[in-house]
Amino acid sequence: MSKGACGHEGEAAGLAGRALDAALSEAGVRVAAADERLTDSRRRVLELLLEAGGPVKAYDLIAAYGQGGAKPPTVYRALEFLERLGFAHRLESLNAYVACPRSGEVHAAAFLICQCCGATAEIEPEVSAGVEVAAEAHGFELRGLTLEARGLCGACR
Amino acid sequence: MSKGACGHEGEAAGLAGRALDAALSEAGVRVAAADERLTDSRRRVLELLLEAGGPVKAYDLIAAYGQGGAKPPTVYRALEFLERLGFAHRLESLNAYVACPRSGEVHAAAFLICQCCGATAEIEPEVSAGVEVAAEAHGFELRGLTLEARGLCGACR
DNA sequence: GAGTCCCTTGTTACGGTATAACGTTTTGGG
DNA sequence: CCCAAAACGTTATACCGTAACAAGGGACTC
Repeated sequence: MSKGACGHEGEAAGLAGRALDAALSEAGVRVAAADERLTDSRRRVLELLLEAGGPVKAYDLIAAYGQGGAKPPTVYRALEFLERLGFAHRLESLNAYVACPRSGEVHAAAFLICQCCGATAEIEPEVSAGVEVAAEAHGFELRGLTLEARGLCGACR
Repeated sequence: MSKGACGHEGEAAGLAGRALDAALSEAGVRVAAADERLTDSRRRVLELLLEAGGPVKAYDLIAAYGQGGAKPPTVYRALEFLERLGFAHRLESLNAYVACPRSGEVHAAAFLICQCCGATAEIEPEVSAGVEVAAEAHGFELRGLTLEARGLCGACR
């Protein structure tokens, strides 16, 4: 089964209108608190991610950017910034990016990814706390963690 | 700190000689048991992965394949096969592939990846068993799992 | 206000990653 | 032998991401 095969793919609900404005303005505050700048391109990419409400490919962001689109480095730089500050995550197994529902708080990411409709759910990283024990046992200093589970969401089962 | 910065990058010890032959012949047995075929290209790619003893990029496999190299689809098909049967894993965060030390037994993969020397250690997937609970709570049917931890291995600390 | 620094951006071009689509060959079973 | 399924070879192309360098712009000092 591949993505889009089951007819549920339209379900991801992104932000719009007032909720979107509020999220962006909230982001502006937290960026300022971190002594960084939420520039136009960074704000625009975050806006696109929030509107999408789910994983988005980098080149879709590039195409949707507006004014005829943006050049790749513009979007990739913005994504790097958003990841660094915890506003977005990269989904390694999809080559896609997603806005973080716990925006602004830097944390490890863990996801459930529906193979059918493409929806994602971010879950609590504590579920993988056992990794710390394993890392310790190997003399390994843990710095970051990616956990991506594939399967079927409730709607697609 | 980026890969290769600390001078430990040569440590991954791959298989060679008799051990390599033994591993390949063992693989042949398990492939046959699964009612599949270990063809020349599949065998060659597995051999390259085992020799490397660590993550290898697809295009390095293509270049190293021999006889002037192979075409991309040849190697990607072999990798897909090896993954399907549990002889190799894809490291999503590195765009690389690695032979599986528990070859032939299909299982979830979990890795510690050294950001300095590039070495990887495969750890037991039980460390992430809590994901099953989270998936259940979301009504999510779990089918596969990727866990990749980044940090520093003992030698590089 | 001129100089300077650093961060951010714009732009071009390129390299690495992976797959589509096709026809051909091999394999194993009837 | 003949057929169907699996595997392969080949060409071409699409997708993903970054290198490199020039230029803008705000904050700070002198």
